[in-house]
Amino acid sequence: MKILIIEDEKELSDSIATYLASQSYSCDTAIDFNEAMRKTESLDYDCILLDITLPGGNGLKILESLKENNKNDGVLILSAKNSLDDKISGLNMGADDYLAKPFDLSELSARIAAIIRRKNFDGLNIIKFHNIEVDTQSQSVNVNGIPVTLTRKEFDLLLYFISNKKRVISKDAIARHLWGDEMGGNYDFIYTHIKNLRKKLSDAGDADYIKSIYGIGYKFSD
Amino acid sequence: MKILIIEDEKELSDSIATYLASQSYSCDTAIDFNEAMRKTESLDYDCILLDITLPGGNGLKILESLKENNKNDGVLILSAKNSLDDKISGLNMGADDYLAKPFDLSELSARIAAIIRRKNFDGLNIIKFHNIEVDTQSQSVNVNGIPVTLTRKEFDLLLYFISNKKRVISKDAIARHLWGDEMGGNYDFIYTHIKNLRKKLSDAGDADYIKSIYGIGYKFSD
DNA sequence: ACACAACTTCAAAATCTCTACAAATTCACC
DNA sequence: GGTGAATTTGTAGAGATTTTGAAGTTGTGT
Repeated sequence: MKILIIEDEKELSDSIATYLASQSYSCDTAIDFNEAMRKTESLDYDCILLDITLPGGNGLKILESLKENNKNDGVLILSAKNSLDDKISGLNMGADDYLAKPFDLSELSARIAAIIRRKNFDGLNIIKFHNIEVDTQSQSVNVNGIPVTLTRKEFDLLLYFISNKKRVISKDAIARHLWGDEMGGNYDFIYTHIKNLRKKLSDAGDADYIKSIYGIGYKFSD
Repeated sequence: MKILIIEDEKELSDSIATYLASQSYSCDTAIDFNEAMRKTESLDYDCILLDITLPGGNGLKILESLKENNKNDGVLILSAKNSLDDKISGLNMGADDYLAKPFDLSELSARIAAIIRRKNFDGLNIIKFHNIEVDTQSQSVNVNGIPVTLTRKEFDLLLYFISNKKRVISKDAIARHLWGDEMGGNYDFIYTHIKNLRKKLSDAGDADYIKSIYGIGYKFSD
Protein backbone atom coordinates (compact mmCIF):
# COMPACT_ATOMS: atom_id res chain seq x y z
CA MET A 1 0.00 0.00 0.00
CA LYS A 2 1.38 3.39 -1.02
CA ILE A 3 0.91 6.54 0.97
CA LEU A 4 1.85 10.12 0.16
CA ILE A 5 2.56 12.43 3.07
CA ILE A 6 2.04 16.07 2.11
CA GLU A 7 3.38 18.03 5.06
CA ASP A 8 5.85 20.88 5.33
CA GLU A 9 7.08 20.21 8.86
CA LYS A 10 9.86 17.87 7.99
CA GLU A 11 10.18 16.40 11.45
CA LEU A 12 6.51 15.45 11.67
CA SER A 13 6.58 14.13 8.14
CA ASP A 14 9.55 11.92 8.93
CA SER A 15 8.07 10.48 12.07
CA ILE A 16 4.84 9.63 10.27
CA ALA A 17 6.79 8.02 7.45
CA THR A 18 8.84 5.95 9.84
CA TYR A 19 5.80 4.77 11.73
CA LEU A 20 3.79 3.91 8.64
CA ALA A 21 6.76 2.09 7.17
CA SER A 22 6.74 -0.06 10.29
CA GLN A 23 3.12 -0.88 9.49
CA SER A 24 4.36 -2.05 6.09
CA TYR A 25 3.06 0.86 4.08
CA SER A 26 5.47 2.42 1.62
CA CYS A 27 5.60 6.17 1.87
CA ASP A 28 6.50 9.10 -0.33
CA THR A 29 6.69 12.62 1.02
CA ALA A 30 6.12 16.08 -0.41
CA ILE A 31 7.12 19.21 1.48
CA ASP A 32 5.48 21.93 -0.58
CA PHE A 33 2.61 22.60 -2.93
CA ASN A 34 4.50 22.08 -6.17
CA GLU A 35 6.10 18.83 -5.17
CA ALA A 36 2.71 17.62 -3.97
CA MET A 37 1.00 18.49 -7.24
CA ARG A 38 3.73 16.82 -9.23
CA LYS A 39 3.51 13.59 -7.29
CA THR A 40 -0.27 13.38 -7.12
CA GLU A 41 -0.46 13.98 -10.84
CA SER A 42 2.05 11.37 -11.87
CA LEU A 43 1.41 8.65 -9.31
CA ASP A 44 -1.49 6.82 -7.75
CA TYR A 45 -1.61 6.44 -4.01
CA ASP A 46 -3.83 4.34 -1.82
CA CYS A 47 -4.05 7.19 0.63
CA ILE A 48 -2.83 10.78 0.70
CA LEU A 49 -2.22 12.57 4.00
CA LEU A 50 -2.85 16.20 3.20
CA ASP A 51 -1.79 19.16 5.28
CA ILE A 52 -3.97 22.13 4.33
CA THR A 53 -1.56 24.90 5.25
CA LEU A 54 1.27 24.45 2.82
CA PRO A 55 4.01 26.71 1.41
CA GLY A 56 3.30 27.55 -2.22
CA GLY A 57 -0.45 27.09 -2.27
CA ASN A 58 -3.54 25.93 -0.46
CA GLY A 59 -3.76 22.19 0.15
CA LEU A 60 -7.41 22.14 -0.78
CA LYS A 61 -6.35 22.93 -4.36
CA ILE A 62 -4.63 19.58 -4.49
CA LEU A 63 -7.79 17.88 -3.38
CA GLU A 64 -9.72 19.80 -6.03
CA SER A 65 -7.32 18.76 -8.76
CA LEU A 66 -7.53 15.12 -7.72
CA LYS A 67 -11.28 15.19 -8.04
CA GLU A 68 -11.16 17.00 -11.39
CA ASN A 69 -8.88 14.32 -12.77
CA ASN A 70 -11.10 11.58 -11.45
CA LYS A 71 -8.35 10.16 -9.33
CA ASN A 72 -9.69 8.13 -6.51
CA ASP A 73 -6.80 8.23 -4.11
CA GLY A 74 -8.11 8.25 -0.54
CA VAL A 75 -7.52 11.57 1.17
CA LEU A 76 -7.06 12.16 4.88
CA ILE A 77 -6.77 15.82 5.82
CA LEU A 78 -4.34 16.81 8.53
CA SER A 79 -4.60 20.26 9.94
CA ALA A 80 -3.63 22.23 12.98
CA LYS A 81 -6.84 24.16 12.61
CA ASN A 82 -9.53 22.28 14.35
CA SER A 83 -12.09 24.65 12.92
CA LEU A 84 -15.37 23.28 11.71
CA ASP A 85 -15.02 25.37 8.54
CA ASP A 86 -11.91 23.59 7.34
CA LYS A 87 -13.31 20.25 8.24
CA ILE A 88 -16.53 20.85 6.39
CA SER A 89 -14.99 22.30 3.25
CA GLY A 90 -12.47 19.48 3.14
CA LEU A 91 -15.06 16.77 3.52
CA ASN A 92 -17.38 18.53 1.08
CA MET A 93 -14.65 18.49 -1.49
CA GLY A 94 -14.45 14.76 -1.23
CA ALA A 95 -11.85 14.08 1.42
CA ASP A 96 -12.46 10.80 3.19
CA ASP A 97 -11.59 11.81 6.71
CA TYR A 98 -10.16 14.58 8.84
CA LEU A 99 -7.67 14.48 11.68
CA ALA A 100 -6.65 17.43 13.82
CA LYS A 101 -3.08 17.87 14.97
CA PRO A 102 -1.71 16.75 17.26
CA PHE A 103 -2.74 13.14 16.81
CA ASP A 104 -1.67 9.68 17.83
CA LEU A 105 0.20 7.71 15.20
CA SER A 106 -1.88 4.68 16.07
CA GLU A 107 -5.04 6.65 15.46
CA LEU A 108 -3.68 7.89 12.16
CA SER A 109 -2.87 4.36 11.13
CA ALA A 110 -6.33 3.10 12.11
CA ARG A 111 -7.97 5.81 10.01
CA ILE A 112 -5.76 5.14 7.03
CA ALA A 113 -6.66 1.48 7.23
CA ALA A 114 -10.35 2.41 7.37
CA ILE A 115 -10.06 4.69 4.34
CA ILE A 116 -8.25 2.11 2.28
CA ARG A 117 -10.75 -0.54 3.25
CA ARG A 118 -13.71 1.60 2.30
CA LYS A 119 -12.18 2.95 -0.88
CA ASN A 120 -11.04 -0.31 -2.37
CA PHE A 121 -13.66 -2.75 -1.42
CA ASP A 122 -16.93 -1.15 -0.50
CA GLY A 123 -17.04 -3.01 2.76
CA LEU A 124 -16.04 -6.32 1.26
CA ASN A 125 -12.64 -7.80 1.74
CA ILE A 126 -12.63 -10.36 -1.01
CA ILE A 127 -11.86 -9.53 -4.62
CA LYS A 128 -12.28 -12.21 -7.22
CA PHE A 129 -11.07 -12.84 -10.71
CA HIS A 130 -12.35 -16.09 -12.17
CA ASN A 131 -11.04 -18.79 -9.85
CA ILE A 132 -8.76 -16.50 -7.87
CA GLU A 133 -9.99 -15.08 -4.58
CA VAL A 134 -7.95 -12.44 -2.79
CA ASP A 135 -8.81 -11.64 0.80
CA THR A 136 -7.24 -8.32 1.55
CA GLN A 137 -7.89 -8.50 5.25
CA SER A 138 -6.10 -11.73 5.97
CA GLN A 139 -3.74 -11.23 3.03
CA SER A 140 -4.56 -14.70 1.82
CA VAL A 141 -5.29 -16.07 -1.62
CA ASN A 142 -7.33 -19.03 -2.77
CA VAL A 143 -7.17 -20.54 -6.24
CA ASN A 144 -9.79 -23.13 -7.08
CA GLY A 145 -10.41 -23.31 -3.36
CA ILE A 146 -6.79 -24.21 -2.71
CA PRO A 147 -5.00 -21.83 -0.38
CA VAL A 148 -1.89 -20.33 -1.93
CA THR A 149 0.63 -18.62 0.28
CA LEU A 150 2.23 -15.62 -1.31
CA THR A 151 5.00 -13.41 -0.04
CA ARG A 152 4.21 -9.79 0.59
CA LYS A 153 5.52 -8.52 -2.72
CA GLU A 154 3.78 -11.29 -4.61
CA PHE A 155 0.55 -10.47 -2.83
CA ASP A 156 0.87 -6.75 -3.55
CA LEU A 157 1.63 -7.53 -7.15
CA LEU A 158 -1.36 -9.82 -7.57
CA LEU A 159 -3.62 -7.30 -5.86
CA TYR A 160 -2.38 -4.56 -8.15
CA PHE A 161 -2.99 -6.73 -11.18
CA ILE A 162 -6.43 -7.76 -10.09
CA SER A 163 -7.57 -4.28 -9.23
CA ASN A 164 -6.35 -3.12 -12.64
CA LYS A 165 -7.50 -6.15 -14.53
CA LYS A 166 -7.91 -5.94 -18.27
CA ARG A 167 -5.78 -2.83 -18.41
CA VAL A 168 -2.25 -2.62 -19.64
CA ILE A 169 0.10 -1.74 -16.81
CA SER A 170 3.55 -0.38 -17.49
CA LYS A 171 6.49 -1.81 -15.64
CA ASP A 172 7.11 1.70 -14.46
CA ALA A 173 3.68 1.89 -12.85
CA ILE A 174 4.25 -1.44 -11.16
CA ALA A 175 7.63 -0.34 -9.91
CA ARG A 176 6.27 2.88 -8.52
CA HIS A 177 3.28 1.19 -6.96
CA LEU A 178 5.29 -1.45 -5.17
CA TRP A 179 8.51 0.35 -4.42
CA GLY A 180 7.85 4.06 -4.49
CA ASP A 181 9.33 6.49 -6.95
CA GLU A 182 13.00 6.35 -6.13
CA MET A 183 14.44 3.65 -8.30
CA GLY A 184 16.62 3.39 -11.35
CA GLY A 185 15.42 1.96 -14.61
CA ASN A 186 16.08 -1.58 -13.50
CA TYR A 187 13.17 -3.99 -13.62
CA ASP A 188 14.95 -7.17 -12.63
CA PHE A 189 13.01 -7.59 -9.42
CA ILE A 190 9.70 -7.22 -11.22
CA TYR A 191 10.70 -9.99 -13.57
CA THR A 192 11.64 -12.19 -10.66
CA HIS A 193 8.51 -11.58 -8.63
CA ILE A 194 6.32 -12.13 -11.66
CA LYS A 195 8.07 -15.37 -12.38
CA ASN A 196 7.50 -16.56 -8.80
CA LEU A 197 3.89 -15.41 -8.78
CA ARG A 198 3.20 -17.15 -12.08
CA LYS A 199 4.69 -20.35 -10.76
CA LYS A 200 2.63 -20.34 -7.57
CA LEU A 201 -0.59 -19.61 -9.43
CA SER A 202 0.00 -22.24 -12.07
CA ASP A 203 0.95 -24.79 -9.40
CA ALA A 204 -2.52 -24.21 -8.00
CA GLY A 205 -3.98 -25.07 -11.38
CA ASP A 206 -4.48 -21.63 -12.80
CA ALA A 207 -4.29 -20.46 -16.37
CA ASP A 208 -1.67 -17.75 -16.84
CA TYR A 209 -3.66 -14.56 -16.64
CA ILE A 210 -0.52 -12.44 -16.56
CA LYS A 211 0.07 -11.48 -20.17
CA SER A 212 3.34 -9.84 -21.14
CA ILE A 213 3.12 -6.81 -23.38
CA TYR A 214 6.48 -6.59 -25.05
CA GLY A 215 8.25 -3.32 -24.49
CA ILE A 216 5.54 -1.96 -22.21
CA GLY A 217 4.51 -4.11 -19.32
CA TYR A 218 1.75 -6.52 -18.45
CA LYS A 219 -1.95 -7.05 -18.61
CA PHE A 220 -3.99 -9.18 -16.26
CA SER A 221 -6.83 -10.78 -18.21
CA ASP A 222 -8.02 -13.96 -19.81
CA MET B 1 -12.23 -11.66 27.05
CA LYS B 2 -12.29 -8.17 25.56
CA ILE B 3 -15.15 -5.77 26.10
CA LEU B 4 -15.80 -2.36 24.59
CA ILE B 5 -17.85 0.11 26.61
CA ILE B 6 -19.48 2.73 24.39
CA GLU B 7 -20.92 5.27 26.79
CA ASP B 8 -20.61 9.04 27.00
CA GLU B 9 -21.17 9.43 30.74
CA LYS B 10 -17.61 9.07 31.83
CA GLU B 11 -18.42 8.27 35.44
CA LEU B 12 -20.74 5.39 34.55
CA SER B 13 -18.29 4.13 31.95
CA ASP B 14 -15.48 4.10 34.49
CA SER B 15 -17.45 2.27 37.13
CA ILE B 16 -18.48 -0.39 34.62
CA ALA B 17 -14.89 -0.76 33.47
CA THR B 18 -13.62 -1.12 37.02
CA TYR B 19 -16.22 -3.69 37.89
CA LEU B 20 -15.71 -5.76 34.75
CA ALA B 21 -11.94 -5.60 35.19
CA SER B 22 -12.46 -7.16 38.62
CA GLN B 23 -14.28 -9.98 36.86
CA SER B 24 -11.14 -10.41 34.74
CA TYR B 25 -12.48 -8.92 31.53
CA SER B 26 -10.23 -6.45 29.76
CA CYS B 27 -12.05 -3.28 28.80
CA ASP B 28 -11.70 -0.52 26.25
CA THR B 29 -13.93 2.54 26.33
CA ALA B 30 -15.28 4.93 23.73
CA ILE B 31 -16.98 8.17 24.70
CA ASP B 32 -18.43 9.33 21.41
CA PHE B 33 -19.64 8.08 18.07
CA ASN B 34 -16.42 8.55 16.16
CA GLU B 35 -14.22 6.88 18.70
CA ALA B 36 -16.68 4.01 18.86
CA MET B 37 -16.72 3.56 15.08
CA ARG B 38 -12.97 3.64 14.94
CA LYS B 39 -12.54 1.01 17.60
CA THR B 40 -15.24 -1.32 16.37
CA GLU B 41 -13.81 -1.12 12.88
CA SER B 42 -10.26 -1.88 13.79
CA LEU B 43 -10.71 -4.30 16.69
CA ASP B 44 -12.68 -7.40 17.54
CA TYR B 45 -14.44 -7.59 20.87
CA ASP B 46 -16.16 -10.45 22.60
CA CYS B 47 -18.89 -8.11 23.72
CA ILE B 48 -19.77 -4.47 23.07
CA LEU B 49 -21.84 -2.46 25.53
CA LEU B 50 -23.61 0.10 23.41
CA ASP B 51 -25.29 3.26 24.59
CA ILE B 52 -27.79 4.36 21.95
CA THR B 53 -27.84 8.06 22.75
CA LEU B 54 -24.34 9.17 21.88
CA PRO B 55 -22.71 12.48 20.97
CA GLY B 56 -21.77 12.57 17.31
CA GLY B 57 -24.24 10.04 15.97
CA ASN B 58 -26.85 7.41 16.72
CA GLY B 59 -25.55 4.28 18.41
CA LEU B 60 -27.70 2.09 16.21
CA LYS B 61 -25.50 3.14 13.28
CA ILE B 62 -22.62 1.37 14.95
CA LEU B 63 -24.67 -1.77 15.24
CA GLU B 64 -25.61 -1.45 11.61
CA SER B 65 -22.01 -1.08 10.52
CA LEU B 66 -20.99 -4.12 12.55
CA LYS B 67 -23.54 -6.23 10.78
CA GLU B 68 -22.62 -4.87 7.37
CA ASN B 69 -19.02 -5.80 7.93
CA ASN B 70 -19.97 -9.26 9.10
CA LYS B 71 -18.40 -8.74 12.47
CA ASN B 72 -19.84 -11.00 15.08
CA ASP B 73 -18.98 -9.10 18.20
CA GLY B 74 -21.74 -9.64 20.78
CA VAL B 75 -23.75 -6.48 21.39
CA LEU B 76 -25.58 -5.51 24.56
CA ILE B 77 -27.56 -2.31 24.26
CA LEU B 78 -27.63 0.08 27.19
CA SER B 79 -30.14 2.88 27.15
CA ALA B 80 -31.87 5.23 29.47
CA LYS B 81 -34.93 4.99 27.33
CA ASN B 82 -36.91 2.02 28.43
CA SER B 83 -39.16 2.39 25.44
CA LEU B 84 -40.29 -0.69 23.61
CA ASP B 85 -39.43 1.01 20.32
CA ASP B 86 -35.74 1.24 21.01
CA LYS B 87 -35.61 -2.23 22.34
CA ILE B 88 -37.31 -3.70 19.32
CA SER B 89 -35.30 -1.82 16.73
CA GLY B 90 -32.08 -2.71 18.50
CA LEU B 91 -32.85 -6.39 18.72
CA ASN B 92 -34.14 -6.41 15.17
CA MET B 93 -30.84 -5.06 14.02
CA GLY B 94 -29.05 -7.96 15.55
CA ALA B 95 -28.22 -6.90 19.09
CA ASP B 96 -27.97 -9.83 21.48
CA ASP B 97 -29.61 -8.30 24.52
CA TYR B 98 -30.96 -5.09 25.97
CA LEU B 99 -30.54 -3.56 29.40
CA ALA B 100 -32.29 -0.42 30.63
CA LYS B 101 -30.51 2.06 32.85
CA PRO B 102 -30.16 2.08 35.72
CA PHE B 103 -28.97 -1.46 36.18
CA ASP B 104 -27.08 -3.59 38.65
CA LEU B 105 -23.48 -4.27 37.76
CA SER B 106 -23.98 -7.89 38.72
CA GLU B 107 -26.90 -8.18 36.32
CA LEU B 108 -24.81 -6.58 33.58
CA SER B 109 -22.04 -9.04 34.20
CA ALA B 110 -24.42 -12.00 34.11
CA ARG B 111 -25.83 -10.88 30.78
CA ILE B 112 -22.40 -10.32 29.30
CA ALA B 113 -21.42 -13.83 30.33
CA ALA B 114 -24.58 -15.18 28.72
CA ILE B 115 -23.92 -13.34 25.48
CA ILE B 116 -20.36 -14.53 25.25
CA ARG B 117 -21.42 -18.08 26.00
CA ARG B 118 -24.11 -18.05 23.32
CA LYS B 119 -22.04 -16.25 20.75
CA ASN B 120 -18.97 -18.40 20.94
CA PHE B 121 -20.29 -21.80 21.56
CA ASP B 122 -23.90 -22.19 20.59
CA GLY B 123 -24.75 -23.43 24.03
CA LEU B 124 -21.84 -25.83 24.11
CA ASN B 125 -18.69 -25.21 26.04
CA ILE B 126 -16.42 -27.47 24.11
CA ILE B 127 -14.83 -26.50 20.84
CA LYS B 128 -12.89 -29.07 18.90
CA PHE B 129 -10.34 -29.06 16.18
CA HIS B 130 -9.25 -32.55 15.20
CA ASN B 131 -7.77 -34.05 18.35
CA ILE B 132 -7.82 -30.83 20.36
CA GLU B 133 -10.72 -30.18 22.72
CA VAL B 134 -11.06 -26.80 24.38
CA ASP B 135 -13.47 -26.48 27.27
CA THR B 136 -14.14 -22.82 27.69
CA GLN B 137 -15.99 -23.22 30.93
CA SER B 138 -13.31 -24.98 32.90
CA GLN B 139 -10.58 -23.36 30.78
CA SER B 140 -9.06 -26.75 30.22
CA VAL B 141 -7.68 -28.39 27.11
CA ASN B 142 -7.42 -32.02 26.10
CA VAL B 143 -5.26 -33.34 23.31
CA ASN B 144 -5.75 -36.97 22.34
CA GLY B 145 -7.56 -37.31 25.65
CA ILE B 146 -4.51 -36.11 27.55
CA PRO B 147 -5.15 -33.04 29.69
CA VAL B 148 -2.86 -30.14 28.88
CA THR B 149 -2.57 -27.24 31.27
CA LEU B 150 -2.18 -23.88 29.59
CA THR B 151 -1.61 -20.47 31.09
CA ARG B 152 -4.23 -17.83 30.47
CA LYS B 153 -2.44 -16.16 27.56
CA GLU B 154 -1.76 -19.51 25.98
CA PHE B 155 -5.39 -20.48 26.43
CA ASP B 156 -6.63 -17.21 24.94
CA LEU B 157 -4.25 -17.62 22.07
CA LEU B 158 -5.37 -21.18 21.32
CA LEU B 159 -9.02 -20.17 21.62
CA TYR B 160 -8.47 -17.28 19.23
CA PHE B 161 -6.72 -19.55 16.77
CA ILE B 162 -9.39 -22.23 16.97
CA SER B 163 -12.28 -19.85 16.59
CA ASN B 164 -10.55 -18.33 13.55
CA LYS B 165 -9.29 -21.60 12.16
CA LYS B 166 -8.28 -21.76 8.54
CA ARG B 167 -8.03 -18.00 8.32
CA VAL B 168 -4.85 -16.00 8.22
CA ILE B 169 -4.52 -13.91 11.35
CA SER B 170 -2.15 -10.97 11.43
CA LYS B 171 0.18 -10.54 14.36
CA ASP B 172 -1.48 -7.20 14.81
CA ALA B 173 -4.90 -8.78 15.18
CA ILE B 174 -3.52 -11.22 17.71
CA ALA B 175 -1.86 -8.44 19.64
CA ARG B 176 -5.01 -6.38 19.71
CA HIS B 177 -7.16 -9.32 20.69
CA LEU B 178 -4.99 -10.40 23.57
CA TRP B 179 -3.58 -7.12 24.79
CA GLY B 180 -5.83 -4.33 23.56
CA ASP B 181 -4.77 -1.56 21.23
CA GLU B 182 -2.06 0.19 23.15
CA MET B 183 1.18 -1.45 22.18
CA GLY B 184 4.18 -0.60 20.08
CA GLY B 185 5.21 -2.62 17.06
CA ASN B 186 6.90 -5.26 19.17
CA TYR B 187 5.74 -8.82 18.75
CA ASP B 188 8.28 -10.58 20.95
CA PHE B 189 5.68 -11.75 23.43
CA ILE B 190 3.56 -13.27 20.70
CA TYR B 191 6.57 -15.21 19.49
CA THR B 192 7.26 -16.48 22.97
CA HIS B 193 3.71 -17.49 23.78
CA ILE B 194 3.37 -19.24 20.46
CA LYS B 195 6.57 -21.09 21.08
CA ASN B 196 5.32 -22.25 24.49
CA LEU B 197 1.91 -23.18 23.14
CA ARG B 198 3.46 -25.14 20.29
CA LYS B 199 5.66 -27.01 22.71
CA LYS B 200 2.83 -27.97 25.03
CA LEU B 201 0.65 -29.14 22.16
CA SER B 202 3.37 -31.15 20.48
CA ASP B 203 4.38 -32.69 23.82
CA ALA B 204 0.82 -34.00 23.95
CA GLY B 205 1.34 -35.65 20.58
CA ASP B 206 -0.17 -33.03 18.30
CA ALA B 207 0.77 -32.08 14.77
CA ASP B 208 1.72 -28.42 14.50
CA TYR B 209 -1.45 -26.76 13.32
CA ILE B 210 -0.02 -23.29 13.88
CA LYS B 211 1.37 -22.28 10.52
CA SER B 212 3.56 -19.20 10.25
CA ILE B 213 2.82 -16.81 7.43
CA TYR B 214 6.03 -14.91 6.90
CA GLY B 215 5.66 -11.17 7.22
CA ILE B 216 1.99 -11.39 8.16
CA GLY B 217 1.06 -13.66 10.99
CA TYR B 218 -0.28 -17.15 11.52
CA LYS B 219 -2.91 -19.55 10.35
CA PHE B 220 -4.44 -22.38 12.36
CA SER B 221 -5.18 -25.26 10.05
CA ASP B 222 -4.03 -28.68 8.95
C1' DA C 1 7.28 -10.75 52.84
C1' DC C 2 8.05 -14.95 50.41
C1' DA C 3 7.71 -18.45 46.86
C1' DC C 4 5.97 -19.75 42.72
C1' DA C 5 3.92 -19.15 38.36
C1' DA C 6 3.16 -16.30 34.46
C1' DC C 7 4.51 -12.84 31.55
C1' DT C 8 7.84 -9.93 29.14
C1' DT C 9 12.31 -8.67 27.37
C1' DC C 10 16.50 -9.65 25.14
C1' DA C 11 19.79 -11.53 21.95
C1' DA C 12 21.49 -15.54 19.17
C1' DA C 13 20.52 -18.76 15.73
C1' DA C 14 17.61 -20.43 12.07
C1' DT C 15 14.68 -19.50 8.38
C1' DC C 16 12.59 -17.08 4.70
C1' DT C 17 12.25 -13.23 1.33
C1' DC C 18 14.10 -9.84 -1.60
C1' DT C 19 17.47 -8.14 -4.70
C1' DA C 20 21.30 -8.34 -7.86
C1' DC C 21 23.47 -10.44 -11.38
C1' DA C 22 24.11 -13.69 -15.26
C1' DA C 23 22.62 -17.08 -18.65
C1' DA C 24 18.98 -18.70 -21.60
C1' DT C 25 15.06 -17.70 -24.22
C1' DT C 26 11.73 -15.01 -26.69
C1' DC C 27 10.22 -11.13 -29.39
C1' DA C 28 9.98 -7.28 -32.89
C1' DC C 29 11.93 -5.46 -36.64
C1' DC C 30 14.66 -5.61 -40.53
C1' DG D 1 16.05 -16.16 -40.83
C1' DG D 2 19.36 -12.74 -38.41
C1' DT D 3 20.06 -9.24 -34.94
C1' DG D 4 19.74 -6.67 -30.87
C1' DA D 5 16.72 -5.59 -27.26
C1' DA D 6 13.48 -7.26 -23.88
C1' DT D 7 11.88 -10.88 -21.05
C1' DT D 8 12.27 -15.17 -18.60
C1' DT D 9 14.67 -18.17 -15.67
C1' DG D 10 18.20 -19.67 -12.24
C1' DT D 11 21.08 -18.86 -8.37
C1' DA D 12 23.45 -16.83 -4.53
C1' DG D 13 24.20 -13.33 -1.05
C1' DA D 14 22.16 -9.57 1.67
C1' DG D 15 18.61 -8.36 4.49
C1' DA D 16 14.51 -9.01 7.16
C1' DT D 17 11.51 -12.02 10.03
C1' DT D 18 10.72 -15.74 13.07
C1' DT D 19 12.22 -19.12 16.35
C1' DT D 20 14.39 -20.29 20.35
C1' DG D 21 16.58 -20.31 24.96
C1' DA D 22 17.34 -17.86 28.87
C1' DA D 23 17.17 -14.08 31.98
C1' DG D 24 14.49 -10.51 34.14
C1' DT D 25 10.10 -8.60 35.77
C1' DT D 26 5.56 -8.68 37.37
C1' DG D 27 1.73 -10.65 39.67
C1' DT D 28 -0.72 -13.86 42.93
C1' DG D 29 -1.67 -16.48 46.83
C1' DT D 30 -0.19 -17.81 51.39
